[in-house]
Amino acid sequence: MPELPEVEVVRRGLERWVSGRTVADVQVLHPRAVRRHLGGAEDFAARLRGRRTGTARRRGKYLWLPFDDDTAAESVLAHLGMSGQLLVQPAGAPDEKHLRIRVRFADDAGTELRFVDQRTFGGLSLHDAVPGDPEGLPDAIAHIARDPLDPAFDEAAFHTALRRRRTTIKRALLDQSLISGVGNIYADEALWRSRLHYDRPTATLTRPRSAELLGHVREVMTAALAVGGTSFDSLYVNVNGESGYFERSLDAYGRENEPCRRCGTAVRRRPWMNRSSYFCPRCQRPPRPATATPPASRPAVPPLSARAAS
DNA sequence: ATGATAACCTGGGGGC
DNA sequence: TGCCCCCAGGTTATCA
Repeated sequence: MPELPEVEVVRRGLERWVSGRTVADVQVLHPRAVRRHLGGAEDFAARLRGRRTGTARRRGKYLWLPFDDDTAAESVLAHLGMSGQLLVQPAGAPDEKHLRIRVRFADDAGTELRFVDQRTFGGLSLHDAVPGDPEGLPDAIAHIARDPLDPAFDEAAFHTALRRRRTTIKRALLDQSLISGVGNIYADEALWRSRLHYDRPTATLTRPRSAELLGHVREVMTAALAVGGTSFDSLYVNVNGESGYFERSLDAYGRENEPCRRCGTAVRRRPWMNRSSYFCPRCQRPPRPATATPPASRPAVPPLSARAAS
């Protein structure tokens, strides 16, 4: 659920409240929260103590906090998973039920950084930077593609890669090695805006069509970011524990049986890859079902049985 | 190699 | 009241 806009909201909070502070102490309260740190919890805590943080960065749904000392080329990598929160809390505030990691600082600001995560899909870890990378990109996420709000996002390469894939459009949007930062919510929203069905084969997209889709991905993420992201409940909050307001602006996601804001047709929910896809059956027509018959001998009009299947 | 799927995890909510 | 099952879903390991 935390997708690019929500993670960017958190990054800005870290930049304001955490960057430039020196770590005094780290408590790992749940080992799973540092499972991506190969050295283990003790090593994670020991290597953070005494370090001063630099500017928080983000790629897609990943955040990292470099250290501003020169032993740099190392940073704390964070992923929120489905329910992770990074909170800046008064040091005396009661522990959250799902508090996993606490970071205390060596200053008198009175606040500490907390990683809270109910479902424990998220976590923190320490990684070296990709050698020579100007932003200090952690090597653990070198396979993550640039996100659509990154000025260096290569639009031409995206179109080429999309056309080369032998898959369907929503799968491709969720593939973080192709384009990062898009999750189930913004994928459905961008597809609705583009009038594209989630099962449309990527190979059938013309370049103008995929350019339009990319434009809608950017638009919906920018709009969400402007109002602090999407929150359905208290699980998704900024570093001060506040929720965003984009939920009320969603056009497709979570709107099963509600009227499409374009044509009034009831929005449908379909099971899809162990989750759900929301779409308007009128605006987003399903692709023609695949046929085993070679194109040359396929009848001009598909049999009724094939069309009824959709 | 590529693409598709299961597993990881917890709590809220609905049905009975 | 309580029990069971389903649902939310990003990422990775594993399978075909």
